Amino acid sequence: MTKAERTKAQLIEKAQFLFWSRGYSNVSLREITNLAGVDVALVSRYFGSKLGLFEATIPLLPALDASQIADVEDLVERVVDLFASGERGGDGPSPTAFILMNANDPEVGDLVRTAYKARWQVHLDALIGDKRRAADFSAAMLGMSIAEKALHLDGIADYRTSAYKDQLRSLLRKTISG
Amino acid sequence: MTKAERTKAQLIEKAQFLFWSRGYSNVSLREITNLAGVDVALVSRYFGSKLGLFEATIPLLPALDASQIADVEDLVERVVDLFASGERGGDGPSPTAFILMNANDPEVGDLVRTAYKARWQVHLDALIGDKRRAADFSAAMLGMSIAEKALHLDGIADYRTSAYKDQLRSLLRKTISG
DNA sequence: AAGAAAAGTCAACGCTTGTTGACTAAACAG
DNA sequence: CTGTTTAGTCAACAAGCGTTGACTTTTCTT
Repeated sequence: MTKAERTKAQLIEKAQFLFWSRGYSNVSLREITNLAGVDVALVSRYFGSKLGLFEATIPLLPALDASQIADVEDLVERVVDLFASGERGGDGPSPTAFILMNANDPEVGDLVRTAYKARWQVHLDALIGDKRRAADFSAAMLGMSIAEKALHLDGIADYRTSAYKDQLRSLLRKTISG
Repeated sequence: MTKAERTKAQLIEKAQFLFWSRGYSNVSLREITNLAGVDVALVSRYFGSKLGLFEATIPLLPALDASQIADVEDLVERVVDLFASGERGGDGPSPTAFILMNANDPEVGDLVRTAYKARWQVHLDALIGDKRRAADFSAAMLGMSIAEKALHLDGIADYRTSAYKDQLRSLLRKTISG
């Protein structure tokens, strides 16, 4: 890995962290580059623009690996694990928080939606076998993530406790079974 | 109603529409005042600041009138009606979309959360009788609203069709009954 | 009609933003 | 060692932002 590649990687890493947790337009290039310890001008050089830097963070968005998921029960478990691992606190990669934080920015909205559909929704559609139920499943995921991240509700428990995992499982299953 | 009051009302109306549909930081004062047909300086005069204008839109946020709701079945119906009436398209007042669009802006996040808790969550807690289930209920509302508004999923149907109302009812009930 | 109060206008401010181009420093090749 | 490519620095830019204060116009009161 050359020096420039390492700098790019640093930039992407910090950009991902900030963009995904606070949103595209609420984060300035200077904040990212200061955190990464590099000069602002390098964004232009390596990524062309702020939007280019954002696009470079999209491949880090976790995808649903459909080949490893046999049925809807596996699917539910995979999502529960995702929530338990990194969802809380905003530090881990999270598809739902990513959507929430960036969908409002007109410049990036389409990028975000396209990425989510390709990485999640098409697989959900296939696994669940019904577009409407698959959409409900996404909605439930989104809602659970957002209720905590944006709303800070008292009742939202820690996703890592087994009691809450059960509740999450139950709710997700219900979106599928109708 | 004096002339100034009418101007204020115009300002609040346009500010509500833009803030609630695109978010606080994605809307400039000049865009609001142009739409309202008044001068930018009047925001300072009448509301002190941009944040003051935003605060003035909060009372328009619909509240859950607990006195008119006897049980959870009424609650579900009230929410379904809210979705059916104005949720789609972003034109109607919608507490959930309001949260989504503004929660990311640090300046307004607390304002939004406080307003939602006072106008919705406390009543949900009381009606449902369990903070965790009440939080799930909010999460489901939020998710449904956002899946359409932010994600533009194909499977999300029109909330005004009776088939989808049934689906919405069913999902909301399940967050309550566990 | 005259003066006062209210309402609205205008130009400018200080600041931050993304972006650019000319320049310097480092790494590498011959 | 020399020259060239690569990597990084620096200052400045044009544009947009929220905000301000001095000014003009309108409206109401006496």
